[in-house]
Amino acid sequence: MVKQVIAENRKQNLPADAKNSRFDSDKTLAANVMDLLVTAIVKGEIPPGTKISEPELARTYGISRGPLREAIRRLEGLRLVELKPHVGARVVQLSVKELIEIYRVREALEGMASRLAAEHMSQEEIDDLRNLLDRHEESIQQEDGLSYFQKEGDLDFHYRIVKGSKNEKMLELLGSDLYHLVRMYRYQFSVSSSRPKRALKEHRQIVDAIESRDPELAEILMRRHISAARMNIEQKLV
Amino acid sequence: MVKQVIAENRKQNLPADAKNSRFDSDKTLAANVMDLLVTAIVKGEIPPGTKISEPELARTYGISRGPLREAIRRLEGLRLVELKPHVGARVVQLSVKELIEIYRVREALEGMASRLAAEHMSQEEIDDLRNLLDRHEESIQQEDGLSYFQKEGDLDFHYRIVKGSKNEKMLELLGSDLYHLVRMYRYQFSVSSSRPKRALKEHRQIVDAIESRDPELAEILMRRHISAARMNIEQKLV
DNA sequence: CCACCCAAGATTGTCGACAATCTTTTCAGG
DNA sequence: CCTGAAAAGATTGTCGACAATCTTGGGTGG
Repeated sequence: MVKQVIAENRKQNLPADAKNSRFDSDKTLAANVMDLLVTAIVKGEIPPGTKISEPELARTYGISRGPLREAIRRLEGLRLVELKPHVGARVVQLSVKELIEIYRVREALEGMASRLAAEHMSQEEIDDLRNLLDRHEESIQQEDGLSYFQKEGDLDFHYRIVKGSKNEKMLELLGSDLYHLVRMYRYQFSVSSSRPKRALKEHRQIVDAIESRDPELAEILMRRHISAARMNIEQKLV
Repeated sequence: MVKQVIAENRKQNLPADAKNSRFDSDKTLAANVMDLLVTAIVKGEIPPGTKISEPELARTYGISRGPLREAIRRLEGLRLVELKPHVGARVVQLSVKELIEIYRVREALEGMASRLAAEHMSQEEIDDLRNLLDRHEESIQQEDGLSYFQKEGDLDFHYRIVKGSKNEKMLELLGSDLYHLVRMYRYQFSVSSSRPKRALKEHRQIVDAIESRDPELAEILMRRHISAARMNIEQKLV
């Protein structure tokens, strides 16, 4: 039985003009608004540091403050907003320091994920992963695809590795706590080229290690890969 | 400026008989109830798998359903309850598989934390840590202290290492997502002796590595330490 | 002119009631 | 007796109103 309880976000193209747009029924209002808010925050439509006004948002989305407050409490769990009692919610402001901290966490977690993936990933998943990388290569050669690869495609790769680890807890932590923030950061600073060709090459090496069922190497390569990305950021932004 | 935004839980001794007990004012009702629920769930007073009835809990704590629902939404963020739309909340049921997954995550994260602690922990923190271990040794020699060491003292040690890493993100992830579950598990299965003397010795080795400012060794030792604990669990419970 | 205090306005926190959905019970038919 | 559907009951989801707290603006005194 396929029971994937991971909160994916398939979103329609109705980001800001949500005045009259109706919600997905059979989902709760709070859940709908939460999804809208997540993408709005991640894409920067609600800029970092913004105060979240309950009455205003309630009007905007055409709902009452009850479900909205529940949505905000969940956003707090995702670390997308910070909540102060009797004051209100504020969209988190990513500092470079925090971003670097996140990359340390990713280095540790995804290194382990890569190790586990080398043990547990199915051959089919590995083949799919190779296909994904081929598509990334195409994207990179076209100029316009570069932005996609930077913003979302790269995380696709990492997400699949984590999924391949077959460790649900890891998927929860990375998927719901960290990747949102990483995406948010990329939209903010539009951290263009972290040398896409180089990254792609490293991705291929990682897949090779996984296919060779070499957990040790897979972990080392992933850690180097993320560590390089971190140092790239440190160099550029500090 | 000391700005610790981590949710600690200092709780009074009024766990179950909360009928008339008044809450800490200057904190929001939802926050108070959330704290009560966290400890109640972690300590097993609300057993795993229990359906959380909003009307019942609202009566129990003498509040309305609004703040209660917000508290429950936060508990979901802590992975202490699972929420199904239109059905309700249920206290999570820890499987051995999940517990082992958590230990994999801890191995990765705390390994990194230990590495960073070797770089950033102050000498004063290291001294305090040694004092803590001395007290643990006393606890172990007395028979009755053993349970404390098992249940909370061990996590004290790990918590301090993570704090010593000076990585807030790591502290958030481990402190608010994972440690609650680990504690919950320990109360449930009362996983008595994982060889406390052995564990203490390993703790001392880790502190030695940190004091020697040897990040590489600190990480390896911590990973071994947690890995050994995981294997101990696998051996006993599978 | 500045600092401080106080009132007015706005926002967050809490409540009780109603609507929508799920669960349980009842009962008819096979 | 078992199966299935429909009604009754209970629970979750949503709303609008009121209370408590914070913020803003104005005024007073130094």
